[in-house]
Amino acid sequence: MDVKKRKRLEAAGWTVGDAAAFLKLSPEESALVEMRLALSRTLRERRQAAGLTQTALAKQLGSSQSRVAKLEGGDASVSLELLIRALLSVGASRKDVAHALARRVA
Amino acid sequence: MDVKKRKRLEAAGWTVGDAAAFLKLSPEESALVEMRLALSRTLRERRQAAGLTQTALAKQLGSSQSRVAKLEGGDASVSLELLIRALLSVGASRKDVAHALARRVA
DNA sequence: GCGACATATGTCAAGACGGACATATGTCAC
DNA sequence: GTGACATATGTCCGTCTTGACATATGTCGC
Repeated sequence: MDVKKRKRLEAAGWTVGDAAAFLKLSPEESALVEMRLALSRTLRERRQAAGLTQTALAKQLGSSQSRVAKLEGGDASVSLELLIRALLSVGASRKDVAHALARRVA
Repeated sequence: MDVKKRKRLEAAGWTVGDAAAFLKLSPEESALVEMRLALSRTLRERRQAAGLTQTALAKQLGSSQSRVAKLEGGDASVSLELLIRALLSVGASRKDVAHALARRVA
């Protein structure tokens, strides 16, 4: 978005910014949200690259299709822990997980 | 340990190897354990470098001294999630966390 | 010895997270 | 349209994680 348009919107009473700014998240909270997002995107990509359905991955993981959908969808009810387990179960190494974690998402 | 000694021990009925091998952990389980260990060590180092006591860090984190001790001690009752939150609260960035996660621990 | 402080360990009630299931939506080929 | 398949969303209930607290151990200086 260019500066001019933003100014116009702000003048009209809109707030412009990303989700973190909008929700007034602390830096730590933002980092957590970004990590979740980065991991869930990586998970979806790796799963698809492996030619697996959510159901198939769920089975490997010992979980259910619905939970995998939530993992990939960034649902608030899933922990970093499960995201990481899922990545490992699609063949990611510790290093791969680290990379995914730091991956740019904005 | 040199090979000769290992052979001797194994001949005597001992099993030689690291914790993962001993407990027969799957690669994914090992990776998780290593991540926990790597993060907890990094947490302790960063906390001490920051000149914080466990009690002080607990306060920042909104937790308790005993839980911080467990975090740093690699207690099985703590999640990766909390470990990461703790690291963020001692000033680590997303990238720092990623580094810590991949850090060698063996 | 004895306080003062930092850290470790154990327990527990309350809340968060998990798998399972039902159901909804979407997209194909036929 | 309909059947088959992949994914999304919502709820339930048992289990795991949590903060709080008590208590133990360790280490200083005095």
